[in-house]
Amino acid sequence: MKATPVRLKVLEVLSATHLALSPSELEASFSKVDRITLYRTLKDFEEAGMIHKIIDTDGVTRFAFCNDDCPDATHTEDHVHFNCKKCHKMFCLAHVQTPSLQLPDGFSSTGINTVVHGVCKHCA
Amino acid sequence: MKATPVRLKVLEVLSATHLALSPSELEASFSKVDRITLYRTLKDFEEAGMIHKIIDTDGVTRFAFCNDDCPDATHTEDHVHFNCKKCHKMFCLAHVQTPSLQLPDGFSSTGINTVVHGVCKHCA
DNA sequence: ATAATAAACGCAACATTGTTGCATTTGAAT
DNA sequence: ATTCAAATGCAACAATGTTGCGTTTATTAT
Repeated sequence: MKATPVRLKVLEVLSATHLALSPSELEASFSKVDRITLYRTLKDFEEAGMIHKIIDTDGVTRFAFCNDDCPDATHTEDHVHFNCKKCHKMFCLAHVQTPSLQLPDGFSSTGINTVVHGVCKHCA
Repeated sequence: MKATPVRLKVLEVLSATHLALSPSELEASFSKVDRITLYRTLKDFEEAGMIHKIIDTDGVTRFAFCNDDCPDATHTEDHVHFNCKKCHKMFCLAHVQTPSLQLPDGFSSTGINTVVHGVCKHCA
């Protein structure tokens, strides 16, 4: 994987925030980048385990960089996400672990996606 | 709200399964129905509290009828959903309650969306 | 430093999902 | 049967995401 300007910019923006950003938000933050290239960059980063993808309460796809306070170096997304209903931002709550739960017989889990919906610290 | 053929069909299909179905799956199951009408029907049902909407692991919007084993008559979606990575079906686990969790200071929750990813009973 | 090459980019074109406006049809109540 | 609001279906549009392909660029070896 080559160190190109587009990739460096995306990494820079994502690593500087604890928010999960959508492709269009990212596109808007540096308007020089082609939409398709951005999609491919995000896909590459995700496959490389550098960022993770989550879908917010409204069905919007978002990507987040796991900072070093991420409990799991493999970025398996075992933390909780918080979706604010006012500002619509999505926070990675890196320290809130996904609770375990009891599944019915025959069902086996490989991951749990927990998205909390509510009002964030800044909108309260 | 009028009892029209389209609405009756949608209710019939959704009430006969414990799966959450996407608009296109519903459209395919009775090919006479206009896509737009279906979207509006689902929206109306959702606003009336008869069905609930959930986004699956792949970002696909799905709708499910809460059967009488649904723990909450207000359909507030306080149960867990299971998304099979093989058949891609989404099950309403009506008896598995959403676990509560501890949020950071300042964040308040109005709902938690839990989607378990894994292999279902039939694909195991 | 330069040339070679595989990777990344950007454009066109397309597919899917979802929404809105508007004219027409239809369910239900009189 | 008549009426009228509600529901439908069509056209048109917007947003999101993907693929093919020719061009550019970052790295690697010369």
